[in-house]
Amino acid sequence: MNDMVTKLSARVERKSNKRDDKKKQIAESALEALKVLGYANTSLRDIAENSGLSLGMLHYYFEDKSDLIIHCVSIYKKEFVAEMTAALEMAEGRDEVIAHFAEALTVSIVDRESTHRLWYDIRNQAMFDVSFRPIVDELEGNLIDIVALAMRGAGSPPTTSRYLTYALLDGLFRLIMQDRITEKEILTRDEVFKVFHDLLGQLL
Amino acid sequence: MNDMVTKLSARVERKSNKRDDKKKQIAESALEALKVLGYANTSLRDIAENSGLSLGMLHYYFEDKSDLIIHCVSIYKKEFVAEMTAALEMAEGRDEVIAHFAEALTVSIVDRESTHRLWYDIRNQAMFDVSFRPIVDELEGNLIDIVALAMRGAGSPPTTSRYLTYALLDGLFRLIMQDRITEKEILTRDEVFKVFHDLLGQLL
Amino acid sequence: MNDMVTKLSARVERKSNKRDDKKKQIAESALEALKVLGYANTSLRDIAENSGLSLGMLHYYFEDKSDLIIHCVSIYKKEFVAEMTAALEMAEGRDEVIAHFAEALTVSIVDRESTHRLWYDIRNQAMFDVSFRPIVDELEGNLIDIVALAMRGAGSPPTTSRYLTYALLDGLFRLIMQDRITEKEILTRDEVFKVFHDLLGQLL
Amino acid sequence: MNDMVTKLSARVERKSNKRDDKKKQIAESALEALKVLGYANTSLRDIAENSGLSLGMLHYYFEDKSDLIIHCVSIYKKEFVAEMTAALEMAEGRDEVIAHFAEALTVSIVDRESTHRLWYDIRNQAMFDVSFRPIVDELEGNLIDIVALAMRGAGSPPTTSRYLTYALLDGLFRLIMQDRITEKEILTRDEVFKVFHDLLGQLL
DNA sequence: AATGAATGAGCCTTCATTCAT
DNA sequence: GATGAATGAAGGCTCATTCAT
Repeated sequence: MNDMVTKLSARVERKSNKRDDKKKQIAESALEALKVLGYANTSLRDIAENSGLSLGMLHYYFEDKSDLIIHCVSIYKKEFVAEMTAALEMAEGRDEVIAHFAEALTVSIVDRESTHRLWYDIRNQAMFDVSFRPIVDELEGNLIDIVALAMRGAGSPPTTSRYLTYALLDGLFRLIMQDRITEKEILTRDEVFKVFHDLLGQLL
Repeated sequence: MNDMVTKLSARVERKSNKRDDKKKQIAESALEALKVLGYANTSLRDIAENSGLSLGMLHYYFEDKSDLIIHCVSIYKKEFVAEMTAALEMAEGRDEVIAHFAEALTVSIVDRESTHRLWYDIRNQAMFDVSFRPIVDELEGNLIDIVALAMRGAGSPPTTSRYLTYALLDGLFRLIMQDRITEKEILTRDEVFKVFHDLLGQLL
Repeated sequence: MNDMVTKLSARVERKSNKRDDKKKQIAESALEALKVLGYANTSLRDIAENSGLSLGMLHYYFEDKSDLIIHCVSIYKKEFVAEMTAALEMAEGRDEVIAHFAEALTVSIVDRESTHRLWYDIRNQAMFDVSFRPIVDELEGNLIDIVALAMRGAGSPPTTSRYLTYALLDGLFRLIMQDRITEKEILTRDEVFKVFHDLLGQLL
Repeated sequence: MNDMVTKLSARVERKSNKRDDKKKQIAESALEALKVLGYANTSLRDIAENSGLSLGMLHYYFEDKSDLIIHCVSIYKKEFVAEMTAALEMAEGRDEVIAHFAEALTVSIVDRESTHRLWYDIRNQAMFDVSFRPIVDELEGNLIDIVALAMRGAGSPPTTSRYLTYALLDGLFRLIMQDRITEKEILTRDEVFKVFHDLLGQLL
């Protein structure tokens, strides 16, 4: 009897895992469309068409549009967090930590500006739509953790606020992204690196 | 004859002024609804209902939804700019400039968080909808000018970048607003002042 | 007492005439806009703007949009009828009647294609909207009278049906106009004259 | 592998056919409403209600209102062309061609006056709205082809213009329809036949 | 007499969501 | 599991008409 229960719950779990895998796979496809079109300007039909998914499938696997978007953003941000963490963990000593972090931020903003735009779009939504707040809080918590990791790595004085440091870094990151998106005042790759490097030198 | 021309043009101007006044009045009403609901979640019907205006009137005075929103944001931001400018112009010497600026920012963020939320919402829209870019560029230019004014007043070294200073200040301002809106980690009025004051001390 | 009645009715009539004159004047202005834009595609606001009239005035003098349009078409068609009648009355003998009629039709279609388009547009409306039928009937009666006048002038045999003759002539006239409007297969002025001349030679 | 490709393309084709069938079915329903109300006076809501279709469905199958109307008119006119062609192809010799053609025109105008009214309505629209011109040109081309077919069948002299013949025939056809619609001067079925028969005798 | 501000019903269209297959 | 046909509420916008001045 116990055995059967075990088997059953194992099967349920397997099924659940399979379903989660599928959800992740769909979300990854959907992400491609979302990055380009943005949250408010993308209908589920757009996502389905641009991702080779069927409209029904999106609703079969996801509760509603919010649910899908949350999964998509979640995937994206986890990648970003992983990249930053990897860059920071490879660094030894304050100078290297600052250099690696600046480099990682630069690469990310230059290569994937429209992906970051989506993050800022969702974070903005969360200010009006409470259903986005849990995921935004969670992801923003991860981002602050990265800043804390960098601070530790760089030997920042314990008086430095991670909250403040994150806020400033984010302000700069966002503005650079915006200027790239709107093609207003595009810094070269080297200039972006320099401005991050200098700022991190002061902040950490 | 000259008299008639003068009278005529006077009447045209009066009419035009009257129309502009009405536009401003409508925009102010509309602003109330927009502040609460946000751009994407506010239909013209919502605005009409919440403002006691008829749907047709909105289109009688404004080309389309964009046009109305742009007027609304414009009004709001001009007020903000005027307040900051007034605060800065009344200050003498570095310490006063910093104190006044910090105070003005604090008052504004504490008293009108949802108005600022709308600004961030529109700025976000502009990343996807080019029709918002001119107004966002213009207003953001005004904000940078304020920062520059503060820098001059505080006697900042000429090497300091107004672009960077604005970015960092905006990052902090935005995060504080977000935390107030989402009721996550609300700093007291005094704490907000202190964090602005400290930051300005470093930046300017 | 009788005198007073006479005076009163005279004043009423004078007033009424004045009003009719004004109506005619407005309708003539409005016609200019209508010719270009067509019935269904023209709002009263369009007419007001393009004719230098105020929106309120249109409704002050005319019951509704139908009423205005009816007046406009009426004016136009009376001009057309007058032109054709003049041309026919100046002609003596069968050959001249045919030549003058063909010439008059040619001039009208070449110079004022968009005016005729409006007539066909209204006649078309009348098939669905009964309020246009009286005026269309009346005007079409005038057109048939012209055909009859030409037939008399040309000494057509009494067996010839004016109804049929009008139908055929109108079919050709309309097709030529259509091809001019749609820029499909534009006959030269001389070709238009020839085809009318030949047809009239057969029909009358 | 080849098999799979075949199967796949077969399925795609079947699906496409099914969609086309549905479009045709919807268009036929819509036609019923359009015939009665006319183009400008028929909203998509009217069509949906009168046809038992949902509003969304109309847009699911057709790009926009134009697209739907074009399908409707297209269907109708193809039927008309098919009928005329069938009548003409069954006829041998000049007299039979004329008799069959006159009969077919008579039947069509008497039984389906309101369908023809719609054709004239759309043709009229095309004078103002260029988006209707391609379909109107195409269908009018078909009508001229029918006239040409009749001319060949009747052994008309090669000097006779199909363009002119079409114009005259259309003029008469339209006027008869108009008089039936407006209930002004309704010819009996036999009189309609006679007038067509006589005219064709002269024209062909 | 004349104006144009104001109204609100109605139009076309979009879209998340449901459901039969 | 997967599909896409079908729904209908809601959105931006137009326009004839009314009415206060």
